[in-house]
Amino acid sequence: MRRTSEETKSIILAAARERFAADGYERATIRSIAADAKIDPAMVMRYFGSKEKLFAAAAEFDLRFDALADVPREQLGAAFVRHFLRQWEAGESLQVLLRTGITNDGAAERMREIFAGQLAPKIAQLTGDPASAPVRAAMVSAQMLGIGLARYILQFPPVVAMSEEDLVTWLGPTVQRYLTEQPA
Amino acid sequence: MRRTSEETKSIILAAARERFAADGYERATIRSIAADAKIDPAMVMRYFGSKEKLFAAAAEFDLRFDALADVPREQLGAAFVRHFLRQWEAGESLQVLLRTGITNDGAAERMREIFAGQLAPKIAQLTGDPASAPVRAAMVSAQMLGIGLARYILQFPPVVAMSEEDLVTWLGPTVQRYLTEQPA
DNA sequence: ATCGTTGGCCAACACTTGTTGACTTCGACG
DNA sequence: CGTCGAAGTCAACAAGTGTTGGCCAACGAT
Repeated sequence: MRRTSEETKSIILAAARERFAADGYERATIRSIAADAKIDPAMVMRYFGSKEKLFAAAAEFDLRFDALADVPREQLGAAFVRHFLRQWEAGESLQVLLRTGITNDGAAERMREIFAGQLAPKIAQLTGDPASAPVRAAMVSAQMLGIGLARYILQFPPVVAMSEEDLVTWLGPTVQRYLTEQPA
Repeated sequence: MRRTSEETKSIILAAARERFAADGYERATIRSIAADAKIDPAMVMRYFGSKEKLFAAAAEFDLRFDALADVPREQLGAAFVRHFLRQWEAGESLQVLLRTGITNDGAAERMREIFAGQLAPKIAQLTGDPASAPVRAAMVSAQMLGIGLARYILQFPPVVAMSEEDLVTWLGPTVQRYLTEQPA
């Protein structure tokens, strides 16, 4: 049971992400995270300093929009929806952010950074209209967060039952419109 | 400082709603609620039995769709958006539900009841298509919860800055489509 | 073999939480 | 008046929280 500090650090981080995603910030206790990682709670403090800092490390996140490089303009909506759905399912990171962002101010701030700082520039670049990009980014965020909320957190039965393709069919045109059309 | 029990009960309930809306379930402590209501924490227990029961009482909620009686079919989207926005702003109830529904299973269940039990039947009635109503209700819920999240909880600056009319312009067509159009 | 470094564990701290029971005060009714 | 029930207060509880410091035990270098 001797490991390098980097190893245990990443074990703790994995356990933390899971707990934060499942329980939210307050209910995910250092003790429960440590128990999951089969490690003493004091280790968590040693390696991360405080619960707040552990959380900050666990909530690191990149939306990875580089994957959306050369999509034809009229298919952007569907592509965005698919991309987001996969991000939701890939790791717990988005769920961590949503579960905690609701009660933890730090997480809410992080969320704003991500969606304003990563999504808006990407939209500006893809559409060539920097002026309206922040609003478009916010609308797309709201729609995709709403779906994530309904599907992964609140688990509305009809949304849970839908396939990825169903969701793309329903949401694609909406996102397409938020991205490219000009509302009054 | 002598009151009837009904009076104090409703004072407590008001304070509880505010705290739950602002802090979520775990961070809203009985002691802080009691302090806001300027009464002893023991009173809260006397009148509501437990924190869980106090919360159940505070999360009572009715979406009041009866207000949407005679709207022409092609204006339903805009009407729904306006209605939801006003519900968000009218009382803290929706914010209580959203803030707590993310960490508290009871609140999540309540949320499912409300959106499946109140919204879906209304849509079935308005559109005359009971078969697709649950899915349509879920899509509308996801969109409106997403906007509530972005505007009132996470406070995305562009969403906060928009007026009610701006939001209706952006969201109206989306909701209209979720309500009445037939996706592949 | 010894030493210093490093990963790991234990026990305790100060504090906060929900919850309880006994006690005091008030007001109405006989 | 006195009394009885209801409204309000107080202090304490058991459990759980983040956090700390000291102590062990394993390893690598000397």
